[in-house]
Amino acid sequence: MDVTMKVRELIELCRSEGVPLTQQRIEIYKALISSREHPSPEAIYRILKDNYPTLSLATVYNNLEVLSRLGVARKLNPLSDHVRYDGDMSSHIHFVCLDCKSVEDIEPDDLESFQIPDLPEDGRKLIAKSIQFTGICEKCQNN
Amino acid sequence: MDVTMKVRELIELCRSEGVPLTQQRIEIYKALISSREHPSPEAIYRILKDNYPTLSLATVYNNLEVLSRLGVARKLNPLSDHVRYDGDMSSHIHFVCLDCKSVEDIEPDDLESFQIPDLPEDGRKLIAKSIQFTGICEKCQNN
DNA sequence: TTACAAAACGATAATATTTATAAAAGAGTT
DNA sequence: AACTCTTTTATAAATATTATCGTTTTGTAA
Repeated sequence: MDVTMKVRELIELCRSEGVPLTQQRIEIYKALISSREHPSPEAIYRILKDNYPTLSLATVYNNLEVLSRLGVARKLNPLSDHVRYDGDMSSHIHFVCLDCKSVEDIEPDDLESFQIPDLPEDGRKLIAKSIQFTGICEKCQNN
Repeated sequence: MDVTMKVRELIELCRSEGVPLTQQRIEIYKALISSREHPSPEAIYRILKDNYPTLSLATVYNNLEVLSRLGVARKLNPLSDHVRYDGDMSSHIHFVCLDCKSVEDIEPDDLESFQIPDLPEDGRKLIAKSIQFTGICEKCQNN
């Protein structure tokens, strides 16, 4: 799907969700989907600031958060403000709440379907495999 | 597996990998695997500092990093020092390098086996699903 | 057990990313 | 066009993490 099409979908989505549509939001989204680099807010800011000199870095942060909650962008590290570790190396799923940053272990009903096969490592050293769901937890939904 | 057993395995692993074994390392590991909270370094520090008043927070950070590279702990958010986003919501795998923090998209040979089934959401709002591999990338391996 | 090199530890300072704040501008609606 | 609510901008503030460096400890071998 090309950029124009995806932008059109974003516009639809904002309207149906009652989220105001701003030029900045669209440009940030376009910059995001045009990049293959999994960019940081800073990186997107750098890309855009030549053409949009008044754009603020805080706006980029805000909008990427909005986009990820709309489901059109993925926050690769929703726990970015707190490093966290897990001593349980067995195969299970983490549900991370975008609001409160809590992490719940999810035990899938059908455990077998969640085995992650090994991949050809291509010179990489593989240490751990994770499945992560992101969303809003039950508690935050009720607030 | 109980704590004693896992500690014994850590000791073996450190010996075989040539990683010095310290009391702090063991205590931090025990605190980690005894917790169900996916604890932060700060949290582990708080747990331990009563019994080990001279323990430094920096030591906790360092050791959790060591443990994750040994493969006995999982760093839930290896990209924690940089927020990153992905505009590609299709099903693919991210390989995150613990050294250089680069993110590579991996296209599995057998795409079907990587479909993540939906789960009962239990009042949660699910927004995105991710599969993440962590390790050391080819470039960093060669350094 | 003593000696030695390499690594880890502890305490603290430094860094830099992210968030908060408040005024101004813009979006959406009647 | 007016009104309300949200977003944006610019800046300041907060704070988690990393770097530094002197000291201590580990692992190994004489």
